[in-house]
Amino acid sequence: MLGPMSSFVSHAASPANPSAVPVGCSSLKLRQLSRRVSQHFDRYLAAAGIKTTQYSLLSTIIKCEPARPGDLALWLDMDASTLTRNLQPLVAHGWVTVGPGEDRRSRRVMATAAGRAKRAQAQRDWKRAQLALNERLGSDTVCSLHALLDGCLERLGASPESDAR
Amino acid sequence: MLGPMSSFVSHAASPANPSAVPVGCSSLKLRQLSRRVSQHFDRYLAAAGIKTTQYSLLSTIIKCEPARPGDLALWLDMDASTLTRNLQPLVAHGWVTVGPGEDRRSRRVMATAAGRAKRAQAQRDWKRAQLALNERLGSDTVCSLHALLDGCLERLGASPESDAR
DNA sequence: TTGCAAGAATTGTAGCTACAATATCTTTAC
DNA sequence: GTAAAGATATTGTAGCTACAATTCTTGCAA
Repeated sequence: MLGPMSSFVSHAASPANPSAVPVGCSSLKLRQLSRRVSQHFDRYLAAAGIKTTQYSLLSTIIKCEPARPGDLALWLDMDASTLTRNLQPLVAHGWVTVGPGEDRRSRRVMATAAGRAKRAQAQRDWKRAQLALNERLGSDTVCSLHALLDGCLERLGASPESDAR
Repeated sequence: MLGPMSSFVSHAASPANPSAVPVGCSSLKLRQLSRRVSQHFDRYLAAAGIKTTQYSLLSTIIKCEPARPGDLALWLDMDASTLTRNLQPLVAHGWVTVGPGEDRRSRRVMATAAGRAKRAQAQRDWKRAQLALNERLGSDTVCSLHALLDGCLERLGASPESDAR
């Protein structure tokens, strides 16, 4: 079907070529685009005085409160220690509170009124940023990207990665 | 074809549905997968005592040396100040040197023999990591992902993003 | 009941990232 | 020849990220 040598040569990546072999480093490409897109969103959100990462975390808290730090870390797919640290700017701004939980070893994270107001304000900027991105890349492209990212996240989330020998 | 309401409702993302509207935040999805995949590569590269970010930078230096910091930042698509800071661990490990350039305002970045050896060692771990990722996600998926990421990077690199009002 | 494993969060350490401001040097215009 | 404009890199500041080790708490088992 593809000729006698097709299984010995590397192909450039293409959705139409299912026997292709990936070229380049997935990690580098992802980091590069992630940096770029984060910058894009940060510039829009700067009007509201909040970072994109903080906006994501604040939104998750509002959607799930009251939540324990560990659950937030799980939902956002980040290390628990990272979450602890990322909460601190939100607390410093008065957007969330971290109080005692049921257990005395756990915590209870809640958004304040100011936090909900800030999130509502920032949501408008986020929307503008997402629409601008859709326009720059094409909505079809962004949809495909989302689908692919979601699929990869799901597949990677399955097992906790015990390999690496 | 899609029914009378099709242009008024939001569709879930799907490569087969070109009129879809993106759902969710591109920045969050990218950051999440980027974190995950960086972790994956870092675990493999830990055997060589080097981080994925450092491996990428070291590889670029070896490929382009002698290079100026500004050019490296451009090629890697990162802020110049970030590049300055990311060079420091490499210098501290003795993998690269930063000497005087042609101009007295510029610099000349070069890899040392130890740096080239470290890169060769790490390249084997990188390869294992990439193959493991291909296996977990499917080579087709990774190819599609690379193509999409490359396309987005190219489109975003076109204009220097002066909008955001 | 007491001692130990498991659960939950934080701290120590190290590195990545970017914007704004600054320092230094070069080129250009007058 | 000098001052303004441009080029190049770094520093100040702030925040994101994770691994390893630690602290504190709870539950279970001997």
